[in-house]
Amino acid sequence: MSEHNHIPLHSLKVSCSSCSLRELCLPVGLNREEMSQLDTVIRQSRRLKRGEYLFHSGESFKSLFAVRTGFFKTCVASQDGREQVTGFQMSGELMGLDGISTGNHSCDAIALEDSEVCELPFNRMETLSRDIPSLQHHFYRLMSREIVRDQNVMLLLGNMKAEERIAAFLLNLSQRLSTRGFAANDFILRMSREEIGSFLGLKLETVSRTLSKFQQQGWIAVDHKHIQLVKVDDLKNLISGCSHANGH
Amino acid sequence: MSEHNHIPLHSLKVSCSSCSLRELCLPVGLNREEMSQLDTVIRQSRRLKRGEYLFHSGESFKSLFAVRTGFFKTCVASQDGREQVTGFQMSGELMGLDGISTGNHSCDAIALEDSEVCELPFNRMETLSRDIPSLQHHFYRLMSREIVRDQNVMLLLGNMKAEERIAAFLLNLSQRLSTRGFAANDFILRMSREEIGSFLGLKLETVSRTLSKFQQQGWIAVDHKHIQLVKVDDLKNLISGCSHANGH
DNA sequence: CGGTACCTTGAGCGGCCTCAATCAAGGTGG
DNA sequence: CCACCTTGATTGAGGCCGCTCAAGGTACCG
Repeated sequence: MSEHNHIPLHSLKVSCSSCSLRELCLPVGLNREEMSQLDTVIRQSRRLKRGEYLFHSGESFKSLFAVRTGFFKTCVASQDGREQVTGFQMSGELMGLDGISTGNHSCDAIALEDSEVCELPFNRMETLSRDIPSLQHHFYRLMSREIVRDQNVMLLLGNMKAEERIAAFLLNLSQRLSTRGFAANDFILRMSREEIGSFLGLKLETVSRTLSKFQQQGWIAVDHKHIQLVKVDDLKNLISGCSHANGH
Repeated sequence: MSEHNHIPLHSLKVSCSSCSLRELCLPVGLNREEMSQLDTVIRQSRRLKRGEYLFHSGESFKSLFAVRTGFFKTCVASQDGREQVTGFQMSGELMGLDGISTGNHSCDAIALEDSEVCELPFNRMETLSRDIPSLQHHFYRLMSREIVRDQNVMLLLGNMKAEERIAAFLLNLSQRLSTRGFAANDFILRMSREEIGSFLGLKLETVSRTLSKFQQQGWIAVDHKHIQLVKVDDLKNLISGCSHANGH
């Protein structure tokens, strides 16, 4: 019966202290006792199927969510229906920070593959962070990091050309995957061309064309969602230097 | 001598409890005693001349700053020198939240007119927020609001056409000015066309042309930096509805 | 008065979008 | 097993929006 719920709850109690993501996630800098206090607050983890919503925009905000396994996108919509993907989240990354502001989520969070998240009831986190200064500090840092990340996306959307955006996107993914122990130059895209385009402010055809172009130049290998980075330095040159500066 | 310092310090001690901005700024929801605790933490206010930097990107982060009077822009730069204005701040708005993340400011903050700010030493704010739950909560909300704001800018930069961006920009300014008691439909731009363009992901010529276009249509009146909104509904239609929906 | 910063307007070009056709992969039912 | 549909990706052709380059114009200021 519990296996057939629409929103199945994982029966195993999760534990930060034993989680392989603790270096990437919330518990950074906590000692053992503080960690076990944190454990008492974390709710059971929740499993989601591909395509399932973790939360909807407008929904009442109760909890933050940390990705344990899987892959998510978050997106905002304007009044007239236009949609913008605001980010892609992988293991150890937090979702829902936008909801604190008004008490309602301001974006949708959708699983791009079968995933598992930890639920962090916010008011309990808030109380706990008063007793654990390093947790409070880490929380402030997390939110600040999100602001910095958003500012960099603004820079990308405001200044960069299509090729530069795609290069920056691939390199960003590569970097995040490698800090999680995955291959930096050989990975599977979890999102569609349209979702990449929505995130980067491009149409899906432009994304497709640009990937093809990179492949023709021998910089990457594309096989549907399977991407291999062949000449990372050339990709980096595209975004950090002017085009006339040739690699090394 | 103090008047001729490069970074002059205003000699008057500021006080949140007597500040006309207290409904817009940090003290929201504090009782009298909490407010006086906050007062002890706020440093002397600092005056800046037009064009002066409040902080530079890369500088060590010590304090947040709240605008008392005047007008600021914040901007980030990419490695190859491209610059993106990430926001304009007016009275009661906070700057520096991005610095918490790494301990260094990640953007520049520059006064667009002679201005005055309150300095909020962050580690003292952090300590104080442990004793005043409503202050802690308000801090979380402020940071979250910044995240939501950035997401909306991302939506603008990723989805909107030039006319829509300009309309959204004017309406946003109008709204913020009116909550501060200024006229909503008659104001002076504090920033140049180029700065508007940088914020909106457009070139200054496009900004200028679009403003002229709006004027020709009788939606606004433009006299250099003096802007009057004549047909607010038409501007709103431009962004929220499809163009065929005419406002009654 | 000359100098400078800023704004406006025009002409032409180019990058990305739009529209559309084709193709591959996966699911379903006969 | 194949016919059929759906979904997503690729590729082409053409058009438009915003950029680039350029030439004034205007306000401010030493």
